[in-house]
Amino acid sequence: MAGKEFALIDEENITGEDADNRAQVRVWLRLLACTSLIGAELRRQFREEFDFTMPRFDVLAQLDREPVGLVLGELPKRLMVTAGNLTPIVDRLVEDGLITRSPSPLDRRVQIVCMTAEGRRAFRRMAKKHSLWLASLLAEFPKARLDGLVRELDDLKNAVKRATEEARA
Amino acid sequence: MAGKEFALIDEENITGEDADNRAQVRVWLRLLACTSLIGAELRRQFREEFDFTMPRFDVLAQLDREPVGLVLGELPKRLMVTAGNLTPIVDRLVEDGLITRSPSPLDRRVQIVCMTAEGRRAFRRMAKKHSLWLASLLAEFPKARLDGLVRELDDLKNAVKRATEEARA
DNA sequence: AAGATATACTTTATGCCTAAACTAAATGAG
DNA sequence: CTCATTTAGTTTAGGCATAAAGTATATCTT
Repeated sequence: MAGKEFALIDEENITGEDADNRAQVRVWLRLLACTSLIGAELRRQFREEFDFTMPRFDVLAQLDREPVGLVLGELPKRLMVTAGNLTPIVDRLVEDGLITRSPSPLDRRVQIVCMTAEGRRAFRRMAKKHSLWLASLLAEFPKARLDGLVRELDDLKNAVKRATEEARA
Repeated sequence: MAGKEFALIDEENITGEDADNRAQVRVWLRLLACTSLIGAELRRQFREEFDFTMPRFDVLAQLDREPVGLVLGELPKRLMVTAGNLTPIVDRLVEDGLITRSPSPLDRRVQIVCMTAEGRRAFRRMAKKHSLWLASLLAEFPKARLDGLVRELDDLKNAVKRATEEARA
């Protein structure tokens, strides 16, 4: 994805890798293909309809329904990006009047970010479209299999999480 | 994902979107989470072990097993990125001696890219590790369900492709 | 109280990615 | 043949992403 920074390996090339791990490589390539396709379409829609980007939308999504705002440091964790990356994104959302950033009175290192009324309006308008776009993109996939796929992906996610945590320990 | 440029919306926020499309949004969020997790780990490994990036690896993967090389214009299509993006990546791979880029004698607009012997060696070394890393990341996911997941993702990919092609028509 | 360590965040350097504008070469129509 | 169009690729401007280094504030240790 921006950034994407992901691309696809041709199926043929699997033979160039360890034959025993074909299934795992295939899962990865399919994940990448699906995410790229859907992500490209969502990004295009966001840009054309709202002149907005997905990372900015993601920040608003975190702030929506946090009536008192959020400690800035929560955002990198929830969005799985580095803190340095968020600085300019938050800067621009503040400039655009969609969120506020104020220092905590308790700890001058800490900043609290909070959506403005305008930000909330903008987010809700975009979120509605966001789910419609997704519904339309996935319309040809059988609805009956959606929940099953969610479960499989949940299990996959947890398996990967466990594997990475083990590796670090 | 290039970068990626993808982040995650909290589950809670689905209520802020159209309730009818929850399942589709959930699939998207899970796809994003899985791709981000795996991608981050692969990127880290590529950097630490080989001082290499995934986009560079992906280009080599396309060129591996194309003994006579590839028309440059094929790469953007296969890797699902824009042509402009590839120019500097190909430039650097040429500089590093991993691939060559030569003009076609038939059409002076066309360039042919081809892996060097050194590039082939480098790719095979990295590809082996790449599949091992993936196998280890997915090790805790039941092997018996891998093929089923591949099929689901294939169907999903094709469904999304059809939806986007229809939308353009 | 003073110095070491930890935390919150920003800055810098580098690379990926896109869209849109641009260059050069080939093709097609009259 | 000439001009318009198409095609292959590069360039530009701008945003996203990372890792690593830096700044400021808080906390902990003694």
